[in-house]
This record gives sequence, structure tokens and C-alpha cells, in this order.
Amino acid sequence: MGRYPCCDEVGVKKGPWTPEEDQKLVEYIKKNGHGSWRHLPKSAGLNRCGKSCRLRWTNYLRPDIKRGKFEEEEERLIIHLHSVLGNKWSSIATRLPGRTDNEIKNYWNTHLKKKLLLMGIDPITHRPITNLDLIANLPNLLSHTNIKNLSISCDQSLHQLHTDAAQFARIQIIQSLLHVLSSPHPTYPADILLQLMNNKLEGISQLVSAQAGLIPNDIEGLKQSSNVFDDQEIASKIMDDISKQRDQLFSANADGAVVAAANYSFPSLVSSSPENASSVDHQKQIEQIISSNSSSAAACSSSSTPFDAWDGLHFSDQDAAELGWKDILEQISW
DNA sequence: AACATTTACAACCGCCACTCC
DNA sequence: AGGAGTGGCGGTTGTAAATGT
Repeated sequence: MGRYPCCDEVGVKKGPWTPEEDQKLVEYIKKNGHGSWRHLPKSAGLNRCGKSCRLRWTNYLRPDIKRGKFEEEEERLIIHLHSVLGNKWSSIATRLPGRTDNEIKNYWNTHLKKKLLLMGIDPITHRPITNLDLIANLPNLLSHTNIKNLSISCDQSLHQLHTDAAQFARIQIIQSLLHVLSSPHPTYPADILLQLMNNKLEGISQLVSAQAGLIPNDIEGLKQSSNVFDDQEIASKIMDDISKQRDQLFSANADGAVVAAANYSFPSLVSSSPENASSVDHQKQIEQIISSNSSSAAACSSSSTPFDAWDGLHFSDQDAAELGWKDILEQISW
């Protein structure tokens, strides 16, 4: 019902419009208005279907169309509107004068989606990405971001790039792990989550606690005694950022335990492939993680500092040479 | 320089909702 | 009421340009 077959007509031209065709269409519409799109091509002397003419006019030839790069303000507006409206491109377009729905849709798919992913934001839900795949990949990721073992032969800018990446990656990891562990989700039995937290995340929670002043531990001393970081300035930066993350996510209860901040709403789990993610698979995934981390967990138990939780994961010289910012981002953006 | 791969975006396709008769 | 005609929308594809090897 309702579909007209004009685009299936034999002999009707398809594909890119030529300047001559554009000119014919513009001149005709300026003179007569578009009227019925179905009958326009014949009247305008165009060998195109009406739908093609309508699209060409509304998306490219209309005089009120704003061409050129999207400004930052427009980007922000699109992201905001998308978070509210979803893929309602025409609705979004009505709030951006001069921009077409097609243009906004294309810009979203080619630029903004990637931008959000790189920022660790799910472009569909507009919430921080939380994904069990990240935990599964944790040993790899940490090994690739271990500052201590970065090759000293790297030049300073490369070193800075790596340390920035490491800093970003660690914050991402902590945030994501805490989201996973704090999300009530029937798929993940509490005992498994607790085991995971006790094993692998002992060091992280200690670190967060120490930062909160909940464990009597001089943070400066902690940093000095830690031999994980070669560069104390970087270490300090990392601690500050983790601190910020912590403040957003946690507060201390009366017992001195770290608890989720009351006013913080943890995002729900977002699977990288929800269609394939069965609860059995996820449970297996968690169990695998626990078993694969059991050795480093044992190491954690005898750790002298919370930073040791990151240890046992090494960055070979070859890795150091081969890895770059992009590699790390790829690992944390799925 | 040549070829392969990736990116950007114009254009198309098919579905849906609305209006008219 | 319901079928036909039409416009609009969102998803997808095709391809030129840019970039990498």
C-alpha cells in the first residue's frame, strides 16, 4: 500500500546529480514551486524519479541549507538532542537551522559516534561504557599500560603519549570495573562477583580507600614507596584523576568502608553484542577471569602497597616499541 | 608510483503514516 | 471502511577522495 514505483521505472537516471540537472531542478522550483514531486521531473525536463528530485532539493539544493563544517556548538547540540531523541534525525534537524536530517545522520555516523566511543561513552545510551569484555581483557590492557616497564629508550614524547594513555586506561578500567561490580544484575551471582572483587580488585579497592583516607596511609608516602611509577609527577596526576573518579562514584560509610555514592546512579550493563550475550556465556566469562587472575591475586595478598595490584603484568620492550596510543584506545573502545 | 584500505557523504531503498476519494 | 497516492523518515549502500603500505 502506498508505495509508488517511480524509482523502478526503466530508463530513469540514478546516481550522482550533474550540475546541469541541479540547475534545471533549481530553476524549475524557483519558477513553479515543487508541486507534486511525482509530476515534477517530467515538467522540469529531468530524467529522474520524483523521489530523487525531492531528496536532491531537500538535502542539497534548498537555498536555506548551511554548508560546511559543523561547529562545536552544533556538535554539542546534536549529541544532546540525540541523547534525548535518539535516531530521530528529522526532529534533531528542526533544531539545527540550515542542517538537514541526512547531513546530521551522516555526521553522527562518521564523526560523533566515534568521538563518543573514544571518550568511553556509549553512543546509543550516552552513558559510560561498562562491559565485561573489558575485564576479560584486563591483563592484556594492564600489561600494555604498565609504566614501570616502558622502554627508557623511547623518546620523551612517545613516553608522554604512553603515560597519558596509561592514565586514561586505568581510570577507564577502574570506572568500568566499579560499574560492573556495583550493578545489580541477576546474571552474575553475588558470590562470583565478590570472589572477583576479592581476588583481582583487592588492590584497586585498597587504592581507592587509601585515597579516601579510610586506611591510615600517607598518600605521599604511598606514592614514594611505590616503585610502579618512574615519574612521580605522572603518578600524582594519576592519583588525582582516580581521586576525582572515586569522589564521583564513592563515599565512606560509618564503618569506613567504601560505598557507592548515594546520589550516583550507576549505568546499566551494556553488552558489546547483546544479541549473542547469554547469561551462561557471561558467567563463564567471569569464571575464566577469576581463574586467569588467581595467580596475580595470590601476589596481591602479599603486596606491600596497593599499587602492587597492578603488578605481575609486564610490558615487554617489544610491546613498548610496538604499542601506541591508538592500540590502547582500541582496546578500551569496543 | 602503484595498489590496498579506510573514510566521508551523497544517494537510494523500503517502510510507514497521512490524506484523499 | 479501505485502497491508492504521496511525502517523510531512518537505515543502508555505492563510490570518490583521502590515507596508508
